[in-house]
Amino acid sequence: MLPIRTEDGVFLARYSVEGLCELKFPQPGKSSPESTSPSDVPSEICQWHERTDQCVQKILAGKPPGKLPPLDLSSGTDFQRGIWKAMLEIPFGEVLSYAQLALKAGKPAAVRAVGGACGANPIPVLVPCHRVVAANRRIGGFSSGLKWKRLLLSREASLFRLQPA
DNA sequence: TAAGTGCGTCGTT
DNA sequence: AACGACGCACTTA
Repeated sequence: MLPIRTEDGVFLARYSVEGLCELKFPQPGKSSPESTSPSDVPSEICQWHERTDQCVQKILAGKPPGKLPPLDLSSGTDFQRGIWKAMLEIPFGEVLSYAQLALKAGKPAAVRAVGGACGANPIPVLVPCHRVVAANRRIGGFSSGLKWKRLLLSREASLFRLQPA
């Protein structure tokens, strides 16, 4: 796991031969586990990681992420990959409801299952599951903690559009 | 308005 | 068969 140091804590990124396959939010208690020594990391992955780092920093700073690193979403089912792919098309600073995302992904009735797919997203922040909110402009849930969802949305200046509380 | 109930719907375990 | 990061209709206070 390679660290990404930010004002908001240390994110951890993991890579496969395909690309970025997992991104974890800062964990309060855990001191950075295996910071794999950089010399062991293939140069290709180093380059991907620089990109990942840059994207995370930008989003946290309230700016669009720019070019994403290659993403390895192979851990998901076909359904989940379809939802994640649709999520990637939500522009920075905008939000969609679970129902709208279900529609966009061609599964208009799978609204509830879409919530499950969001929760199974292995690459939060870059695959913007935080831009998926409940109907009636309510915020909805977030498995990594609502505080993160609120933080990300506020950095994207989208929070004011949501219903308070 | 706010809070609570019930049910449809469907992918995942 | 049971369980959701849902949505909608509807009832009560």
